[in-house]
Amino acid sequence: MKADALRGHLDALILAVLEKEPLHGYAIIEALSLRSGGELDLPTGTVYPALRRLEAAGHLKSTWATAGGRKRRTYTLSAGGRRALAKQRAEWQVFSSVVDGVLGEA
Amino acid sequence: MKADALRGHLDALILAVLEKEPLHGYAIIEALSLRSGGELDLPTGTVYPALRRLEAAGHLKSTWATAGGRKRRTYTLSAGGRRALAKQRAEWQVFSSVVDGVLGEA
DNA sequence: GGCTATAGGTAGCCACGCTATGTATATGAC
DNA sequence: GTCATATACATAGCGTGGCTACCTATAGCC
Repeated sequence: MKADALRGHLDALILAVLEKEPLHGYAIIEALSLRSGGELDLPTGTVYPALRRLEAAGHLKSTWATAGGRKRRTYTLSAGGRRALAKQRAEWQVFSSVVDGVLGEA
Repeated sequence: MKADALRGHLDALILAVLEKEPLHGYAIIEALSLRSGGELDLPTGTVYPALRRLEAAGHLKSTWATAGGRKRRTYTLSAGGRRALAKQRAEWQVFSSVVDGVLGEA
């Protein structure tokens, strides 16, 4: 998969995996890999800054915890985050059907 | 639609509209608008540089023509361009099903 | 000691879509 | 006759965000 295919779509993916349950950064990377059948193997340099951005935008809240001697920052979806997720899901629908439509006319 | 949702997908769209027939730049913009139901209204500052890149990459060939006093640069899909299109269609399938998969688990 | 997995982070690169701006011709309204 | 609009091409420069590369630290196993 080309590198910047993800541009503008990563936020939606992160919000989506946090929809059911709060997760810490490392677990988010694993969840994305799992849910994508191994297709998504995102580097920490991609995900951590994205989480910071999403928190700064008010879509996520984070709290520190310690588990097994290791520190974890756990991210929780805020109300605004849920709204943003709904909006981005709708935008994805539009976008993907546009691309399908253009590519599909063989 | 968010600005850089298109990142990494524009090339495939352009190659796709040139699959059936050669078109000049302005006509490509109109074809994309038409095929997307008006959803895509790309500025020339997006499309013309993209066409140059695609030509430089060997995916397109261009020839000048004059129609009604106006100069047109008409772009034709090369053999390499057809291969690139096929590849990018496949990549889009993977990408879109990955995103659908992650977003779809409500 | 050394390796892997787990867990967090930042600095800086760079590709590329977009804004803004410029050029030029044809057509029709007024 | 001039103004707006559509047609047609082009480039300079901005901004952004995913990526590479790097750093820190603990736990567990060999």
